[in-house]
Amino acid sequence: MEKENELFGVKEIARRANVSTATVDRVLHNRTGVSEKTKAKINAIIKEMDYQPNILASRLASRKIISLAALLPDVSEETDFWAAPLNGIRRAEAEMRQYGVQVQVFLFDLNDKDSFAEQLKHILDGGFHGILVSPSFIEETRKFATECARRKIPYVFIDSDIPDLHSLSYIGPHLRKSGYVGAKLLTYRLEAEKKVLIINISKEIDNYNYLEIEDGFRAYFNDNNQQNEIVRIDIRETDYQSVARHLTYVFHLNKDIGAAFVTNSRVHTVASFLKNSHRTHVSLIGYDFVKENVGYLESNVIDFLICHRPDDQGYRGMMALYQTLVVNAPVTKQNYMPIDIVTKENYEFYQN
Amino acid sequence: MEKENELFGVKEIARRANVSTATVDRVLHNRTGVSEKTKAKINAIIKEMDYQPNILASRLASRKIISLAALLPDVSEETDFWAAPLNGIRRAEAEMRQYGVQVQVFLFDLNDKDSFAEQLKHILDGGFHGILVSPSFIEETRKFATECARRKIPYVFIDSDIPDLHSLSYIGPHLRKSGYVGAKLLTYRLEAEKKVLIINISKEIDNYNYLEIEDGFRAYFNDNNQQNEIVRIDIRETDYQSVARHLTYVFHLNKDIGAAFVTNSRVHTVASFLKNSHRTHVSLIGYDFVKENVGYLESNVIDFLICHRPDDQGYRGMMALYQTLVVNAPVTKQNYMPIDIVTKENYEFYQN
DNA sequence: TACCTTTACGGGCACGTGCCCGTAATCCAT
DNA sequence: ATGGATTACGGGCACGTGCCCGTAAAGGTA
Repeated sequence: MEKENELFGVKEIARRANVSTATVDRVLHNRTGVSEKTKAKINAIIKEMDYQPNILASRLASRKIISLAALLPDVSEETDFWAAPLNGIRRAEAEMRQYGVQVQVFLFDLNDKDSFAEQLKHILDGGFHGILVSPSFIEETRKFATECARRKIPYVFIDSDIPDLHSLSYIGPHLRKSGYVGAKLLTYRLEAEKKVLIINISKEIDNYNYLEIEDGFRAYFNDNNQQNEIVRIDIRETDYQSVARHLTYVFHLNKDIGAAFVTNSRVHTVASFLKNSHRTHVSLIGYDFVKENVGYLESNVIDFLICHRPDDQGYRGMMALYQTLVVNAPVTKQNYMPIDIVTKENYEFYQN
Repeated sequence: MEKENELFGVKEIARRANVSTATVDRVLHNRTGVSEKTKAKINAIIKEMDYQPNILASRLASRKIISLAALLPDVSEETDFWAAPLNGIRRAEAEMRQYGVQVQVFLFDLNDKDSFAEQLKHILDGGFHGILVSPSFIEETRKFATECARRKIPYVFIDSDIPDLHSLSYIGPHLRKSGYVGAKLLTYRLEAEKKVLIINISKEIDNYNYLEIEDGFRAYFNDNNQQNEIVRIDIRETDYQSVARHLTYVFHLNKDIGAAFVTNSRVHTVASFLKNSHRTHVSLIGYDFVKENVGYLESNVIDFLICHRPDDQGYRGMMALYQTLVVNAPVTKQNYMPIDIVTKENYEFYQN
C-alpha cells in the first residue's frame, strides 16, 4: 500500500547525480555542454546502475526515422533465388517498421557489373544509416566499403563474403565446407570405378564462390581417399542449348560418369539435359531451393539440393543493422549459415 | 515549413468521431461504457483508417507486465536434448523483456508423469497470460487444455502435437514425414538383401511419437517398393546394459542386418553397442543434435541425424504467444519444422 | 563597471497509448 | 418531484526518453 517512490532510468540517474534529466541525456548521447566533473560523476552512476535505456521510450520520443538500404540481384528468368533473401528482408522490415525503421531495396542485374556500381552510388547518395549488400563484384564493393568506412555507415554482407573488407557482419555459407558436404552426398553411394563431373555454369568471370566450393569438394575426396576420377567443365553460357552442347561432348568423352555436381542454382538446366538424354541414373547434386530445382527433385532427377537459408540471410542481415543502430548491441562478425540438405522427401517443410 | 497538423492514431480517430481519446480507447479494448451508436461509428473509422496501434506506446503506457510460462522436460543424464528449446525460449525472453514481458520456465521429469501434472498445476495457479508446453503425456495435457480454454489462456505445443486439443499453435516436426525421410536416407545405399532394424528405446508407454515415426518409415518402403525385410524391437530400459543385451539377441537372430534406425535421441546408445561389438559397417540413423550423438557422427558410427530445430521450436513457440498477447496478430496453427539432415560434414554449422 | 559571449545546466513539452477519476445525462423506483 | 443508481463520456496524468529553449553563472573585453 505504500507509494513506491523508485524512479527508473534517466530520472533515477539524474536524482542520484543531483542534475536534471537533460544533463544526463547529454552525457548519454555524448553531446557537448557538460563539465568534465559532472560528466564523470554521471558516467560512474550509469556504470554502477548498469543502466539500460528503454528502447520503447527512446524510439517513441525520437521522431527521427532510421532508414536502411539493401542491395540484391534482381530476380531473373534464370533463377528466382533472390526472391528468398528479399522475402527475409521484408520480414525484418515488418518487424522494425513499428520501431521507426524504414527499409528501401535496390536491385541490380547479375549480368551487368555497371548496374551494381550504379545502385551502390544511389545508395550512398541516399543518406542511409545502414546498408546490406550482396557483394557480387569485388572491386566495386571494395570502393563502396571504403566510402562507408569514411562516413561511418555500417554495412553487412550476405551470401558471399569478402573477408578483408571489415563488414559489420557476414551472413552466409561457408562455401568450402558446403562443397565438402556436396562431395559427401555425391559419393555416398557412388561405385568406385565411376567418374565424377563438376559443372560450373556462369557468365561471370568473378568466380570466387565457385573456386571455394570446388576446393572443398576436392578436399573431401582427398580426406577420404576417394579414388574416383574428377572431371570438371566450365560453361560460360547459361541457356539450355549451350549447356546441352557442352554436356553432350563431356559425356561423349567420358562414358562412365556416375555423378554430377553443379556449383550453383543452375543445376536444373543439367537436370533437364540428363532427363532429355535418358541419363537419369547419374546422381545429381546442386544448389538452392528454387522451384525449377524442386521440380527435378520431385521427379528424382536431382538427388539432393544444398541450401543456405537465403530467406534467413536477408532477415538476419537486416537485423544485424537494427541491432547496431537501434539497440546498440554488438553483433557477431562471422555468421555462417547451416548447410542444409534438401531431398524429395523433406523439401515440403524446408523454410528456405 | 508549414506546421503539420495531422494527428495519428487514437487522437485522429477521436477527432474524426468527435469524441475523446478515452472513448476510442474503450472501443479498442472493447470495454463497457460506450453506446452502440458511437461504438459503431468509431469502429467504422478504425476500419477506414486501417488503424494499427503503436505497440511501443502501448507497452510503454501500460504498466502491466505480461507473464508467460514454459513447461519442458528437464535436461537429464540420458539426454541434453531439451537444453536447445530452453535456449530458444531464453532468446525469445531476451527480446521480449524490454517490451514488458516476463518468462518463467518450469521443468518436469520425463520419467515421471506425476511431475508433469504437478508442474501444470503450478502453472495454472501462477496466473500466467500464456503458456508453452511440451505435451509429453496425453491425458494430463488434455485436462490442462480444457482448463486453459475455460480461462481463455492461450497455450502452444512444441515438439509433439495432440491435434484435437486446439492449441493456439503447434510448433514441431511432422513426425510421419520425418520417419519417411529417415527411411530414404537409410535405404539410399542399402543392399537389396539386407535387413533393416527399427529400434525404439523408451520407458514411456505413451509412444504416440514413436508410432507416427515408424508409420512414416514403413510408408517409404511401400511407396518405393523397397523389398528389405524390416525387423523391429522395443526396448523399455534406457541403460546401456539393457540395450546391449536386447541388441545382441536381435543381431544374433538376424545375421544380415545392414542398417538400423533409432526413433529418438537415444541412438548414441546403439552407436556405442555397434562400436563395441565391431558392427560399424551397419548404417545407423537416429534423431537429434545432442553431443553424444554428434560424437558418433564424428567417428562415422552414426551416418545421419535427423533434427527438427529444437532451439527454434522454443523461440517460435514463445513468439507465437507474444504475437497473440502483445501484438494481437494472428499466428499459424500448424507450424511444421524443417526435417534437417545432419552429417559429419555439416554439423559444425547446424543451428539446432 | 557595463556589456557581450560562452559554458553548464534546468524546465518542460512531445511521442501515442492506457487508464483513473470526475461528471453530466439518463433511467428507475418511491 | 426527489434521490439514488447506472450509463456515456471527457480531462488529464503517466510511461521513459529526446530535445528545444531559456537562463544563471562564468569568463572575456573595453
